[in-house]
Amino acid sequence: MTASAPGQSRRPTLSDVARRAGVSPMSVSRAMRGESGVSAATRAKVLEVVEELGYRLNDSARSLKLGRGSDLVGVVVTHFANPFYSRLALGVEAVIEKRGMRVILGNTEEDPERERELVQNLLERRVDGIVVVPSSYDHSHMKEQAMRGTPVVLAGRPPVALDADCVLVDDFGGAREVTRRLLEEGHRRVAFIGTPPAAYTGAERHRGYCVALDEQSVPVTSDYVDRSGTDTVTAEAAATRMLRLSTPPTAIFAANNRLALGVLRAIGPRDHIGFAAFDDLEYASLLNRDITFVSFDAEQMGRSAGELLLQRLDERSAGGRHMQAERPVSRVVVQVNVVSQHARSRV
Amino acid sequence: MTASAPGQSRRPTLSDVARRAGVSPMSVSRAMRGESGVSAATRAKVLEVVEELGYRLNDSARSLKLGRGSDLVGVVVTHFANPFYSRLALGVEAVIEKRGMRVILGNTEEDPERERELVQNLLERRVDGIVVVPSSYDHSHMKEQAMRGTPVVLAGRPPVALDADCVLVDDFGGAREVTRRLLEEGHRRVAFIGTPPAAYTGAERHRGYCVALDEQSVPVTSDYVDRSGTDTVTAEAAATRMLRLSTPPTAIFAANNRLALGVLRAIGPRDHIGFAAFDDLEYASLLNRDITFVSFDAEQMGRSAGELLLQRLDERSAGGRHMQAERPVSRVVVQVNVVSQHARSRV
DNA sequence: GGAAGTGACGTTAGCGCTACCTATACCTAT
DNA sequence: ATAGGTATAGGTAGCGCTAACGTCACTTCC
Repeated sequence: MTASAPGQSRRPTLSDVARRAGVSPMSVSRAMRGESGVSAATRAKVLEVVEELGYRLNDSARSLKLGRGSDLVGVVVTHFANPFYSRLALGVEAVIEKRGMRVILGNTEEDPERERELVQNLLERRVDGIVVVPSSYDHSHMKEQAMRGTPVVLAGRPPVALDADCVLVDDFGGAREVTRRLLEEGHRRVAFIGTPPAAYTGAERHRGYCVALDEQSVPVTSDYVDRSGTDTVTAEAAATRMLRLSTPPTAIFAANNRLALGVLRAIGPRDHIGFAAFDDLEYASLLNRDITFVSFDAEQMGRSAGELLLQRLDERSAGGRHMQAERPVSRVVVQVNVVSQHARSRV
Repeated sequence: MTASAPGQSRRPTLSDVARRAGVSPMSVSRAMRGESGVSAATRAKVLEVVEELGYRLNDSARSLKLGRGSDLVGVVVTHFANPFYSRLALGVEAVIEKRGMRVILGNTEEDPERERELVQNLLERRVDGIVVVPSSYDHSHMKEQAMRGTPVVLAGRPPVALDADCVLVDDFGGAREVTRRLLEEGHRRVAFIGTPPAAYTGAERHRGYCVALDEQSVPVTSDYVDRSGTDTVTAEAAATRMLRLSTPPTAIFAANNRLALGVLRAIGPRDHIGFAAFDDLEYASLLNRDITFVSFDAEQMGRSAGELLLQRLDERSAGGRHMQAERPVSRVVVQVNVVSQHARSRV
């Protein structure tokens, strides 16, 4: 009620607790960590004072002393608002949380320079590992020399000139499969609305589309391919343009969930136009039309990434004991896609 | 090419760099932080060695020495996969990132015990502040005594028996407004599909619904109210049940985006049934029906939360200089809702 | 020519913890 | 009784940094 201004008072240290409890700092340290070598009475007294003072361990001091990492895992994605990336982060969190570790976040907004800074910053913060969705093909800032033993796992895109584990979606296979379905339904003029070739996933999905057409000896027509899409609006515009051609496509494949929304807007009520998408569309069942889509479990990808990271950490800590291959082979986990179809409900 | 096994070698310290560059540790420290008191030649030499050794500052040691926090802000939400929460985190990140701070993440899965542990853990990690979406009404673990001056901002739900800043959505006003719109369209049998009363937002939205009915002297019928909804599936079941009543509702209000999806599935092609929802539905324009919904900017909420946090931190660091009110007033930022309507396109 | 700067460094100390060691007290077993 | 446990405690040192101060060479001005 009187003296102590709560905001001002210095945070109590372990020694403060010790003084107040009338024991040595070591006893407090032991009591707090539940170690043996403290009598029940001392332990109780210590915990009482801890409670009273609102004392909390100083993690910086602890990890400095122990020379360990920070028990943090960095997750660097391109844009967090996209559910794919937030689910990925969730999956990573679910796995590492069991080891008492936490996730620290970074958004690159597709800017390679920001990505480089972020990785650097995370390393300074002594993260134990990093999961990165690379925003470009330049992965040089994640080379062994720069990382100094901090493991990296790439997600969604494979490493370029880099020895790192990664978790991938079968972009090519998924795109090929859904395109093939459209062709099986009898479509011959199938359009592709995708992202710029510079994006790995976009390039792979485009390749899957091309191969599927090729396999059915359907020529790829440039009029039916748009690879400039970045968001819903541009996709809608591109699809609208195609549908106005004198010989419009009879089906459209949208290469991700953002583009899919735009394309569906462009198609509107013309439900005779075939439609397929890469990514899950949870609202598919509300639309009274046939939809084929490739879905994959982003959370599972995150879990795989987290597990690869933990494996590397375990290997490293065991490394002192038994000799191992001097250049560990990088592991690749490929997500299995699920191709689903929602058929129109004939009302 | 030879000796140094990259994974094994101890991380270089500042002293290692100093030794190698033939200067004192202080000069390295100064050079790295761009401080004055180092000649251009020395600085260049130091940076060269830093590059060569792949040296990185040890942040634990630094923040221990400086006695500052960790430059981390904890963001504790109930479920990260929900776009509302990931956007919230994105907003927080956007604001604090400008101060060189990072976001550290936590998921409670609506479990109050996990929330308590998480907050505790974040405090041990010496976060500079925390943004919490509380999962219950018990906020005692965030009291001044426990926080020891670490500011908290609550998001989405107001503090209970707690002096803390918060950012809120106008749950009551938004729900009242959309319900009113349904009534204005002539509906008299308006159903409510919501979450259990224990959830603050659910309770507020229900209250808004009731008040809107009351204002038009429409009685609240228990047959038309379901507050057991937790996800899409239960909402679909509840809505289906209501629509099978001998006197079914003519309109349904779904209290969040998950429930909305379920309700829309239940309604199916019956587009004469009025529909409103709390939360943005990006796919609204694809459905050939009238929809009224309340939307709010989760990212903006996150930014507001981040700003409140930074203000508190600034006040605290300035606190030494000029005297201030001994009990700072807690601030509340209420998001303005936008009520939008999507009208059916008459094809 | 000596007092008083000025810039470039080095030295010291200590942030808050905990691994490792030493020091008591109090038991056994010989 | 004395050596050898076993539990409980305290002492010491040092993790990797950097604020604060000390040192030294080299100006600059009266």
